[in-house]
Amino acid sequence: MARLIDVAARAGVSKSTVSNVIRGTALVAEETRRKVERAIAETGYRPNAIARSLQARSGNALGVIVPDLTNPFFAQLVVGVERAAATSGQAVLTAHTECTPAAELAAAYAFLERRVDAVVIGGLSIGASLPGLLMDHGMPVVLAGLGGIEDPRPGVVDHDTAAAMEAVVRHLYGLGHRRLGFLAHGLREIAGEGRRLAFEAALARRGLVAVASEAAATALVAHDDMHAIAAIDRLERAGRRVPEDVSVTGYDDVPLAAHGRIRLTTVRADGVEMGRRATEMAIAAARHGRSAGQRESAGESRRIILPSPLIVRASTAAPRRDRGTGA
Amino acid sequence: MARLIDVAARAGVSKSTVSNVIRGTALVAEETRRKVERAIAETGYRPNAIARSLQARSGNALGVIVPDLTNPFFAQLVVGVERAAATSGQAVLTAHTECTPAAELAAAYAFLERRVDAVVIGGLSIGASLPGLLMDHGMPVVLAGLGGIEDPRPGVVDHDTAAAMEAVVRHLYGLGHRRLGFLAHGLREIAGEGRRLAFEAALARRGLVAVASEAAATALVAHDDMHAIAAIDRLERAGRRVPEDVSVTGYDDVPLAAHGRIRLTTVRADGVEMGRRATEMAIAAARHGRSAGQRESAGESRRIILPSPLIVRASTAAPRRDRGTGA
DNA sequence: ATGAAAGCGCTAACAC
DNA sequence: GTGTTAGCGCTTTCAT
Repeated sequence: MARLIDVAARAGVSKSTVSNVIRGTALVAEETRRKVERAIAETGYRPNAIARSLQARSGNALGVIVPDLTNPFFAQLVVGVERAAATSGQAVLTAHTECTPAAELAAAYAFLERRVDAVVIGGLSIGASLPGLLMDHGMPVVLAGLGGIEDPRPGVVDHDTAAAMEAVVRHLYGLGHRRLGFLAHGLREIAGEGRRLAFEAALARRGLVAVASEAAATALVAHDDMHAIAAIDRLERAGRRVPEDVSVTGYDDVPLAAHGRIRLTTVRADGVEMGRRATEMAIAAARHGRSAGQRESAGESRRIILPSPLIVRASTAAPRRDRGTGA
Repeated sequence: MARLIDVAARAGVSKSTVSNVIRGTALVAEETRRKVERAIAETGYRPNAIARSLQARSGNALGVIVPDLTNPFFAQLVVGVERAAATSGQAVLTAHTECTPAAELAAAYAFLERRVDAVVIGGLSIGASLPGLLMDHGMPVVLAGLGGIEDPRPGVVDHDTAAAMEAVVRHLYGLGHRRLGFLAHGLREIAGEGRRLAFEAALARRGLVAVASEAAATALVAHDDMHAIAAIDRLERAGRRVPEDVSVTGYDDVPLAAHGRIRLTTVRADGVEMGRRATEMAIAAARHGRSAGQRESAGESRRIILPSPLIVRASTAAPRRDRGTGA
């Protein structure tokens, strides 16, 4: 592919002049500009972003980490990230890790080596070292929807998980459920863990404790919509009707949750918005060359809490009298 | 972040020596190696992939273009691409274009400028100039699941769309349907267009023509599963039962299609496999520095046709006698 | 076995 | 207005 110097030679000018017309900085005589533009068109020249990045000491890209692209919530998150990134000309490198520490490590090193400007983390294995590793190298990090993390350095965009789970439990409790179970994420993901804790706290406030066996529960609170939807299928294949025999709730409000054949009661989470906000925060942090969590004097906030309303649909109902109301 | 030269200084050796231990090429004395490794650990040094790329004249990355990441089929395609890319240490740049020519162009230029080694295209607007643009710049391109394209240069991984649609129509026709309609993609996407053509050809073979109005049809063939699933919802909200009043078919066999409450009759497409095969082809093409479509003397094939079996579930049934059997 | 030096394609000072 | 030059952080001959 043609280089700057090839264009310069063809136009009969120097590299700097070509560079100047390309970037629109500095004044260039009208005639010279025209010659250069013709040379560019004739050679099909495209600036080499790698050389630019080397010089700029910035990869001009963002990294995103998600556990599973196939889950619509994470797909939406990535869409939000891409839109926001495109706005500032950043490319986005995606890594989906399936919450395996090995993949997380590999992603961290890849991002570090490619000198991305910041990384947005949408999901992590429980106890992951990734954010610390990244931040120790001076990489700005923002956590999107992960629930509480002890480290104060990363930026955070999240829900009030405690409030959301309280609303779910209140709804179910109000319906008469007393035997509630939690559907854990197969991926052992950190957000799911936070939701489980919040769920159990809400239960404890009512003197209840989570039932361990799916069979014994009259209501199942799933970590996210995809698991809730899968649970409905599993339960119904086993002969238990939802919501007549068991109530099921989700989390995320993926588009499908509203489908007439699913009608899932769930907590709404706007993945696209979350991705967008997280990305804006990440870009701002990169621009100021420091951890996303550190507050800017101008007053940008380091933690954004998005609303997470409970959406009641038809996957929850009062328990059957013969089993649901007992202690 | 520490540079090669910092590590060298700290270890008291030259840049070349550090470079040699990092890449494992060339012999290095045991003691020297140890000193260097300590210096690397102490500085937290990570090689700058940008500088490497500049020198290697390769971005060491692949581009993927999808119309909509939120559609599980494309998400799976990307997953397949990422897995295959990770295997050879390539990063992947994702662009989802929503089939808008502007976004497609932007993605093409971004990929060109970042010097990706090849691009995998999972979806395109009808009449898009993107593949040509890329290939004119010498960029290897492979088309995944797009249906027929005239240009012989790109590599292709696809189904036999004609056979798949013939199977769908045969199934519906066998059930007694005579008034079949096609559910077009809102995105005006090229693959959907190919499926529509194949559908109409299968109809024509039976002396039938597609019915234009959704209301008049006894069977609706959707461009993909997500549209089929949305159609089921729409139809049922309008008071028409599926499959009792209308049959609906999809394409892709996304995980949800098998759900007990959906049970969609559809054509199976393995997105992950498609992404994997396309990526292997793209990488091979990049390695040989030419269009993915050009056959390698060793006999790598330039077109891979994956199986696309019809999966019959419960969204299709015989039409009601009072409307379905008329001509 | 190790080091010196050139160069990848660009940008940014600065000189003219 | 335009050209020259010195890097950006690596890899890669080629000496030693």
